[in-house]
Amino acid sequence: MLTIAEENYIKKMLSISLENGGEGVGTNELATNLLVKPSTVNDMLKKLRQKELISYVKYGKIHLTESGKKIGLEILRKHRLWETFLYEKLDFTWDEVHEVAEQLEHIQSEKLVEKLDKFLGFPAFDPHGDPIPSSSGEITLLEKKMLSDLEIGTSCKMVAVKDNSAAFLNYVVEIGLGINNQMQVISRQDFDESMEIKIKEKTVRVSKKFAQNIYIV
Amino acid sequence: MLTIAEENYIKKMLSISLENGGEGVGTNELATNLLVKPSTVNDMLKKLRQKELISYVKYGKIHLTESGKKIGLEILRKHRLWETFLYEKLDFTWDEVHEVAEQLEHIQSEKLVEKLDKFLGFPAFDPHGDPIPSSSGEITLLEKKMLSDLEIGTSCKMVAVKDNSAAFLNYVVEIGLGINNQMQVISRQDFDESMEIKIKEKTVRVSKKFAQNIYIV
DNA sequence: TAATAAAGTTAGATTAATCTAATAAATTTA
DNA sequence: TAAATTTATTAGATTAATCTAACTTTATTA
Repeated sequence: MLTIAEENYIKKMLSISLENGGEGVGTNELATNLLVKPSTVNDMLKKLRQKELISYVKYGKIHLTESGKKIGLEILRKHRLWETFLYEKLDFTWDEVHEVAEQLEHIQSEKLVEKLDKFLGFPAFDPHGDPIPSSSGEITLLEKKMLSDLEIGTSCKMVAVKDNSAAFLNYVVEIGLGINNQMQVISRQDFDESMEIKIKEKTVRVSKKFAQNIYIV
Repeated sequence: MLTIAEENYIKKMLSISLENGGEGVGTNELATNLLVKPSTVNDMLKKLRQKELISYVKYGKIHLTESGKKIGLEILRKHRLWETFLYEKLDFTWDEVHEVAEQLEHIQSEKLVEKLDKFLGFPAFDPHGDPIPSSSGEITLLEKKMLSDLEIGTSCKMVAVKDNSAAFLNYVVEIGLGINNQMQVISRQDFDESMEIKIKEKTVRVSKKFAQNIYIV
């Protein structure tokens, strides 16, 4: 059985590798993401390699092994199921679910996860639009098109957000956007790559940074 | 904020003092209950006294302070609400809920507790018949009459169990007993104080030890 | 009440997770 | 390609929670 710290390292490595397409993770990168020092990461990496959850050579990139990936997906599954529970059943808002799910994802009980999944009606996506891995560790990797990449005039549907921070999510809500909302790209400024988008007859201007955190289809 | 270990010590002290009527707790007693060594308890006691959650003098009995008691009741509240959730909503059995609730009780989120309480319809008792403390820390102390103390011929209703272990709870179910079941004391043997009880027209013999773990009214 | 037993405390060690500071390797860039 | 920068590693400390072994105090009992 893994400690909570170990689980958090595995989970972070998985989410980084889901982002970067499996090209391996770096010590400093992990340290920045986990808000610890590189030396701390280094110690932990030795332990995780010992347990055969990751593989790497000195000064090289880190990769999850098959069993490491499996464990990571289990944690991700729990995280997203709990987020769904908090949102659907307990009326948490979009921006509140992440923080609590960060704790709940470490509860150890296979039965709990399966019963929760059933209770929620076997959801495929969490409140942020992210796919929930199956109990066997399968995950639907959605094609990640970002709002920022879209041509002027194109219509699209928001399917997920990249950033899960309350600050970003509240901003999304304030602008009038939500999962599955339709929108249309009206214009883009060359100067700062900000763009105007039309949501339900209302036109708003968003920054490049904003648009890079909205996944669309 | 307390660590999980600190919370577990506080919780155990509370449950012991709810049992013994507030006469104070001993180092060895705590050690036995928490499955650690007395020296470990000793270290922790110093830390908890430092934080003004308990009070005691060297070689003396330990008492929870007001704030210690408040924290203990919050943990107990969370434990019992989660047990109720697992039993009522996720169809866990009687004997399965305790272990998982031991983990869930440490999740830190006031909002979660209050929303869970509401979701469950503000239950007053958990699946074992134990009262759930209110958000302000009030708890209905039920008069604890044990089945073992009952006169021959008396009828009663089972309201709670003392032991929450799966071993005991499964035994209770096997015998045909459950919360709110009526029963009647038929006879008692002087030799070993075992007794015969009638539950729904079926008469069964139970040991003294068994009868001491059934609370009735 | 003196001896014995039980309960509680202290000292010194260990493991996990973290840090700072120093050093080494790899990569970038001038 | 040599210097500078970034990235990774190591060594040595710290804190929390635990242990064993030795010791002290309190309680029991013969």
